Amino acid sequence: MTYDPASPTPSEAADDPSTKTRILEAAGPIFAERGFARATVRDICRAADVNVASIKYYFGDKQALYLATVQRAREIRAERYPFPQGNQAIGPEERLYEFVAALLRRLTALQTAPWPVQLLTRELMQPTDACRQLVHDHFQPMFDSLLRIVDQLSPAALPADQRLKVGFSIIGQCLHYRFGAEVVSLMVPESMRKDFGIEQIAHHITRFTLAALNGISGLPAVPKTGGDHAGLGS
Amino acid sequence: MTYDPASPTPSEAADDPSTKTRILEAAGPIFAERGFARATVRDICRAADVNVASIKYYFGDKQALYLATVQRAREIRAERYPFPQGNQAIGPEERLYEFVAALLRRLTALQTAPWPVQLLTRELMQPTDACRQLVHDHFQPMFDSLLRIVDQLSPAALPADQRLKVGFSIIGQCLHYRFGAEVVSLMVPESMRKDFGIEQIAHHITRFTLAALNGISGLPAVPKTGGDHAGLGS
DNA sequence: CTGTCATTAAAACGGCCGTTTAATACACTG
DNA sequence: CAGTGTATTAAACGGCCGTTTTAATGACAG
Repeated sequence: MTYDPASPTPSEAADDPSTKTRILEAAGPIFAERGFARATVRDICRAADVNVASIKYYFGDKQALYLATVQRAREIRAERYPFPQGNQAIGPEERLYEFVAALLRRLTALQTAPWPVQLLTRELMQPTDACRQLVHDHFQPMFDSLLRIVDQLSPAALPADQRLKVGFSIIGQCLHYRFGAEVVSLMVPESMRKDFGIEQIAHHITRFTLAALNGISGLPAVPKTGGDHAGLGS
Repeated sequence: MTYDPASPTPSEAADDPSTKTRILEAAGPIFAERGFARATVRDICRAADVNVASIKYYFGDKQALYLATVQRAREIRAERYPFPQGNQAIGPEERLYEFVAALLRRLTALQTAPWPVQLLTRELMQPTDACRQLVHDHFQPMFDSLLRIVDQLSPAALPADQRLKVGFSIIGQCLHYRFGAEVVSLMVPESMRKDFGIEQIAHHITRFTLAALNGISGLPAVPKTGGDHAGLGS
């Protein structure tokens, strides 16, 4: 209502912990851990050691603070991992393995990961409002680099749609170990837990994918039949 | 505090819409759509056309009502799909295709699906408290039937851990089209949308998996190399 | 000093939440 | 009829939320 102090920011990212940057740094982990709805401004302000009114003063409201936090997470990630171009000196098989292992590492380390990863991943799964484009900009380059690896691994050039589907098949295998983690841990018996380290899983996914890529072009079509007797639930 | 009316249930699942069953039926879709935290007892009671105090009277509190709702979802699913044993008359390739297609159908239809599927799937991804065992009991038979299909498709018997990993690879590919749906739709260009129907996706996953199973036993190990230059975010 | 003006602080506002109370309506029994 | 236990209701309770008001603080220019 009065003068709008949401944008002035005398020292944007100064080296001294100004109130605004303290709020931003405290909001990151809290939003990342609990999501937008379950994170409270009181908790954020307590962590930042500022008054609750400061959020209105500097950002307007909780939603605007969240957008600023996501934006800051994006910047931090961008400068830390400028370009995941992939090592051109090694073969595509090893590049695929490295890609899979790196993705698995980041996915399984999310609980203890630095908050920007966590926050961006949360946005990735449940995009909120205008953040969708932001998330998309981050996921696309990573997916493109994966598709380039797939191109080099395919005996023959794949149709465009199949190329995408192969990429999704790889990503899907990796994601399942993160988002189906609860179920996976229930289904892997204790004695077999040692075989499900990140390296072993990455090894399996790589082999599985390489074998699929080698054989995918020469297989007969699978006939369609009706039926609905399998799926989720009993 | 007074006499405990949480369990008496004069007419448990009677044909007349008693208050308790009305609450249970109203709670199902609301919990399924919004989850436990964001669903409110006031909304449930408004939908059931009962007083808010009825929840305390019949179930004790919101948490107990939720447990009863999940339990009821389980019962409904169990009697509708008694045993997804799989058609033994057709070959394992077709059974795999049917399994994949059925799973995809249920996953992608979740938004408009009957509420029990939705609620159980929500529990599957984010198990709450004591429901874990419940979910596990539902997911396990479905996963076992998948593994039996895998057994019949494998040229040679797989090591136990690899057998599980293959199962997870298949499930993971399917799940990605549900839980990465936002990202998938952003990456598939408009002109290619027609190639991403459920049947086509199921066709791809089936072919991909069959090719992988055929080639997985004879491939050399993939060397491990360090490196972290690929993964989520840019 | 005096008067701005950006900043911080304490306290309250209004709203929604799950839960509880206290009173009522309604059967059915003796 | 009174008595008893069940079922239902309106209203309130206490708590946490995001937000807002109001006032105090402190730096700095004139």
